[in-house]
Amino acid sequence: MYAKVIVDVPANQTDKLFDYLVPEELERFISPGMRVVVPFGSRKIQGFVWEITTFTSLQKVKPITELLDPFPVLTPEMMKLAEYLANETVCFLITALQSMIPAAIRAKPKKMLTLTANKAELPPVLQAVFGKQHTLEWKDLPHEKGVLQLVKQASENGDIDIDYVVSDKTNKKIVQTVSIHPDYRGEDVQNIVGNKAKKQAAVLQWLQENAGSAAIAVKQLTKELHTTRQTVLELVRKNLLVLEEREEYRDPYQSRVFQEQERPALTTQQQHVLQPVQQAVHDKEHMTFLLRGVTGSGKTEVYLQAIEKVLAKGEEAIVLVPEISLTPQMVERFKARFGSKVAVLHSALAAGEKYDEWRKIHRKEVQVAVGARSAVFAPFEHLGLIIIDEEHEGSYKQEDHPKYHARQVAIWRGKHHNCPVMLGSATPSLESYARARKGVYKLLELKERVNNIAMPVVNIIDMREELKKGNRSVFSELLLEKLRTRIERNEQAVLFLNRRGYSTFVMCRNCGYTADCPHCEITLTYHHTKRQLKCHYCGFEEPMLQRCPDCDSEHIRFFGTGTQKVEEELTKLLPEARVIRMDVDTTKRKGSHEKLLQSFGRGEADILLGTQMIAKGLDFPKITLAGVLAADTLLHLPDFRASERTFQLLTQVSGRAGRDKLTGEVVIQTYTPDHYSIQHAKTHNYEAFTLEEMGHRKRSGYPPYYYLALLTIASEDVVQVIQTSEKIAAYLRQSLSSETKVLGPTVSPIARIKDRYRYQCMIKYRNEPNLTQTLQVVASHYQKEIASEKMFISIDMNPQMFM
DNA sequence: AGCACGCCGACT
DNA sequence: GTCGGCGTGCTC
Repeated sequence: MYAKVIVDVPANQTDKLFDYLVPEELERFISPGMRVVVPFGSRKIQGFVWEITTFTSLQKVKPITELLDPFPVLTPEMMKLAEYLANETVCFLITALQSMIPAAIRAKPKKMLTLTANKAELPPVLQAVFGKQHTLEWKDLPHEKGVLQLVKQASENGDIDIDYVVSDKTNKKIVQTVSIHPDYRGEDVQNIVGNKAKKQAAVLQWLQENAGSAAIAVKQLTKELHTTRQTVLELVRKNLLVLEEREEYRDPYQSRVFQEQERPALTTQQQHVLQPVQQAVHDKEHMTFLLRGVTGSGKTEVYLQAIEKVLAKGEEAIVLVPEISLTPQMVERFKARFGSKVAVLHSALAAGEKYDEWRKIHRKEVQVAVGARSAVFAPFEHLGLIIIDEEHEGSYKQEDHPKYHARQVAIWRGKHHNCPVMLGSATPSLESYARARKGVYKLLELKERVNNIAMPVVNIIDMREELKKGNRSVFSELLLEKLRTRIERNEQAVLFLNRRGYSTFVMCRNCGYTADCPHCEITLTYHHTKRQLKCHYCGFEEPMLQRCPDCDSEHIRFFGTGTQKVEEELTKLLPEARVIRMDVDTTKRKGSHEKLLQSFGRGEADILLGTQMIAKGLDFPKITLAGVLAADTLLHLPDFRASERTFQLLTQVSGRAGRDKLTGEVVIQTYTPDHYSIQHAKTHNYEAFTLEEMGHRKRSGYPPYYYLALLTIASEDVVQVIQTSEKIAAYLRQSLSSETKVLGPTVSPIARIKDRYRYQCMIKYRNEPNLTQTLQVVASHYQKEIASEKMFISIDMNPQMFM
């Protein structure tokens, strides 16, 4: 019997199945989807069993070293999905697999040295190296010369063993429990345990009275009855109790109490959109719904009730939300409705916690998974529904390999399970909306806010006019005045500052010199806390310049506006305002995000100032004003989705205001007030925006009219990059159909990162069934250069970012 | 990715 | 003369 194994080595040359002999004693247990340890060259590594066969075409096959799982960690569906992903996104199969399962499951091989001889016989240097230990990890050996030599010699003498250990570090928390033995009929305790064993009698009696047939943790028992483990174990030996081991989960929400939430009645329009989804759930029919519901229209309640239907059928559901809006507010709603049936997966969890949540799903102990992008891989086997909230969000696309989009995976799984997929958003992506209009997705709409609350009034402020009036602050007069009235009326405001593209850069006012990263073609960002200049791409840091390196002028300043600077200005202009600032700096610590929001919710501040992270999901009744300080910063990025992103963001931010009885107002400050994305945001007119944007996309040949693939080639050698990119472009032009456009090579928007020059080719296509295959050929053609790190080729199908 | 094998410079 | 530098090729 042989096993075909995918080894945990992400490289082009190892991206295939390796045959291993299954040792006889494992034959009964082994099956596809299990993890194994296998010898690979001179080392031992982890792998996944892909197939079991009775045939191999190879002469020599090594045996499997160890079987790591009693049950497969991969379902057959996940294995198929991994193959699909590897193929679609052009990545290694093992890379796809790794992003589908929790990191804790991945055992890293360790090279270990074990002392076999008497320590005194070892050379003194090695004695010192080992110290009191008998084992030592290879990588912990001191880097002094000669040590390696001695180790090698000792190994040859047989004084120390060198071996690879692939330990399963899935540190499950195991709890021992006891319960009354089923054969014990409650006979007189004293008769059995004897008169002397008072404690044993007490234990047995306590269990009879308090536990019945339930299992009680040994630890709890010994604490309760002031006794020791031995007493309890003695009863086990006498067959009066049964000892069992139970896994305990580290529940990150353990200490939290979730209030039972009453199920609100649906509005007529909510019922209208819910009905077809429930129907599809009932019929087990795969369909993709696009739910477009204006902010505050009660999409979440529709999700919740659709899931109720799924659970009633005994099936399971996945809910994806953007990481950023995976706030306690959101989690709370799901926990409140479905209680312990929910597993929550997000990046803030520790590896062990993540693994525990994942295992709850794997072992069918929960029926609902709520989480960010990777939760789409939740290993359910009876999926009844997948929901993607805020489906237009760019974070659903993974930026490193495998470069998949959660939507694409959700639809694949929907087809596999014959279940519906529901995409929800106030501002669906153009791609999804176009598909809905073509009838590929079914469009559902919620056009009114719950309780008929009016959409907020949007004021557009032309900041050029402000400047003409002599107002040089980041706040327009109107915004300032409106902020003042909120404070007077004891209402709240959110201020949104889009940091990206507008962060603080340093410029000399005398000669125009800008501080750039010496390794990347990008300006350095000024960090006030450390008084340092920092590169966001490679991490390069240097102290803030005091004089211009070019002209020696002292007039070197930082420009642009960060949240810190805005906060300072705000406290100057409105000293009475209580401000909470939320950005990467203030939310770095675990749980601080939550704390700040709770504090704001309790009304401990008047103004919430922040970046992207406050644009979503905030739902506080006292917010009646939303301000956008610089609406056009996103517009100027070299990205065809710039207008779409701007519109989405403005709509999203506007949605924060006036969600309860009080009417909301929005102030948008901009230097390009006439831009259509800003104008349509003002009137909350998604259709009009879409229509106009579609025209642009059609003319310039972008999605949804064309599919895109982006190839980035990078190297420290400029000549090599240019030559290679040109060769690749020529090859693509020749191998792809004539309707497909290959653009470039051109310099990447960020021309250099970490000293590597970057060029890119863009492929625009409509129908190109062999594209991924062609790209795979390109990648493997340059595998040598890529392996030796001389060159770097990245392939991104349907890119979301172009940097 | 590692690791062995193999071929050239600076050291006891 | 050898130790060790990293280029090359393989791993069932």
